[in-house]
Amino acid sequence: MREKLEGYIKEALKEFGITGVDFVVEHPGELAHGDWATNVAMTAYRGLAKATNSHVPNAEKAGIIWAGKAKNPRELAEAIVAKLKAKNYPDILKIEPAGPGFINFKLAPAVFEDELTAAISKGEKWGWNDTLKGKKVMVEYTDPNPFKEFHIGHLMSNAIGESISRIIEASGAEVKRACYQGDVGLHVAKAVYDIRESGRMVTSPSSAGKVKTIKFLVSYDFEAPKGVDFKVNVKKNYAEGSRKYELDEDVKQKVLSINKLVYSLLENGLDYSGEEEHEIAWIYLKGRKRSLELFKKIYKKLGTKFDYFFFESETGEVGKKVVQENKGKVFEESEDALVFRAEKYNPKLHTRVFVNKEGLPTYEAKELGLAKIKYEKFPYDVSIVITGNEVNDYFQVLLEAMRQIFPDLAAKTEHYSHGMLRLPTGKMSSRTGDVITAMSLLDEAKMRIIKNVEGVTKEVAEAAGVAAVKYSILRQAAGRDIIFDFEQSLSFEGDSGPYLQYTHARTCSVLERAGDAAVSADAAHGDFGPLPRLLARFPEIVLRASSERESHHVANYLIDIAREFNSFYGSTQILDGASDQLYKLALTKAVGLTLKNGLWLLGIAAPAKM
RNA sequence: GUCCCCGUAGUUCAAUGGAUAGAACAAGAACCUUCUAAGUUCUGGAUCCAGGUUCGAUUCCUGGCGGGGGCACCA
Repeated sequence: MREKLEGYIKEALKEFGITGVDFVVEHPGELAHGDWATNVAMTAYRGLAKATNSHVPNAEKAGIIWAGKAKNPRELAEAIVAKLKAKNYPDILKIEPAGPGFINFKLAPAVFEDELTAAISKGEKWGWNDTLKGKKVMVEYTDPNPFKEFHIGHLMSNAIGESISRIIEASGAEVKRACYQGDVGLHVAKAVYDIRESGRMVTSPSSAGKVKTIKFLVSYDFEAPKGVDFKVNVKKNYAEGSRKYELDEDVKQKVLSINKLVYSLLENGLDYSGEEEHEIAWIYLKGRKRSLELFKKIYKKLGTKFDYFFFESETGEVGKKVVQENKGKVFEESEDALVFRAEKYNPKLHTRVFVNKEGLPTYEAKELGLAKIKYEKFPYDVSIVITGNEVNDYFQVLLEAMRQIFPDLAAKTEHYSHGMLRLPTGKMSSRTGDVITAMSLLDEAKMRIIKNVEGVTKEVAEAAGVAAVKYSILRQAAGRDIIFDFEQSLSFEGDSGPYLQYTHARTCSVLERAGDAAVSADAAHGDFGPLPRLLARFPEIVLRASSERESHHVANYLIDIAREFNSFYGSTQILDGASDQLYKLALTKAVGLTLKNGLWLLGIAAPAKM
């Protein structure tokens, strides 16, 4: 439609002898102004004004016929409107000049009847496009670390990543979801240290357990140390280990040696010689497994299914090798570490260590390894990485290094960061144990709904709770910090996830009562306000969200449409047996579909009953 | 010190350089013997400061002020 209007306008300009004017055709800010608007009169006027004020000898002759006539953009707009009106375009109902010189177009009802018909017949594909057809896209998100809490920051990454994945799928791409988990590193060592110190339990030698773990690490049962086991408490171990690490120099040394030991155990296939090593290996495997099982539960609750899990224990090795191979070329030795001097390539960047003086790969080297492993598993056209914005600057350095080593991969990598999740009281920190876990938040959301909504089932409360939390994350542009206010984020009224779900359930309820009654997009019987016009915009919204990788466009649009429908619902009886009932049912059905598909794009369930 | 991000109603968020800057929450007043009141309707309230570019700036540029993050072996 936009192209069509642009064509009409160009044609009109041509009749005035004007070409080469830049203008846009867009949706006006308010629906009341019309369906489309253009600023052509304002931009053309500027061109004319410049032409007459400068040294064009004869503007009249140059074909700029208004040079002496039009006093302002508004008059120019009126002249263009007159030309357009004379054409009697069948798909345009009304054209009028407005404001300082806009031209507003109101489209004919038939256009929206067609859209309505299309929406209903497309069903689950309503709103989808194929701009990314044939593209392979990998999206990495959530990235929790074993031995640490899965907190609301991970929840944010998950909500955003899942939604981006779906939005890109809706553009026709083949999407693989990836989760990258830090199962080695200092945080692990700190937790393992604390488990060994505080979680020791004496057991009878015969009751020694076994851990069967992720097969790439060990493909065999791993025997517990005889006569002893260790209690794992993910909530406490890391925080405790961290606290002692900072206070006590001996603990610090101990943790560092555990860190090294874990790396070397992994490198040598969990081969150990002494009792201490055995214990550490055991604690490591047990704790890792415990964390991963918990994560799995959370993913299920949230509706994410990952295609790939990557671990730092594998990327570290690959990354370290990559760095060493490029030593002297891209990386240089400095104070026993291998560093990348990014400022040589871009003065805004800084030097970062890729392999530390212990010979262990840092985050940056691991990330290089990860890119390589990802591409080997799934040769992507685009690799999207979603992280918190505290790593923004590292990521820039990393991308610069990647450009030197894997230029093709670097070109395919897009990094999006979400803001930090801040509590009204300040920053959350898992080092001090001051965190809100994803589980506790989701449970709290569910409880509030059960307490406040009469007769709600557990399943619905669960779905609405997840919706409330996810929506509160997706409603705003990613990248900015989110001030996490409990009341606001768990709200189930107004601008909220459950509000959308409720509206969807409402449409289902009406349609169910109508039975198998046919629907009809024939609007001959009246005007139902902005609803049909708003509905027609859904595909554009999805497209924009997809190209900008921004879910909040969808979220905001859904609120608009839900509000509009609820308003319609409140003022109009749908099932009244009148002649326009079929059309009202068509609207209801299309709204229901739009909400359902839109909620899917946000990764939020749409129950038929609430 | 330096680099990056951000500053919009009391609060949490919107607004491809455009029209009267939109919502929601919170406050007040209505509406369930009609399809789900997790709803609807009505009422007040905002662009950090100073310049600049532009027909037009919340948006772009410069300089302040304020907040957050990064700046070598944590992620």
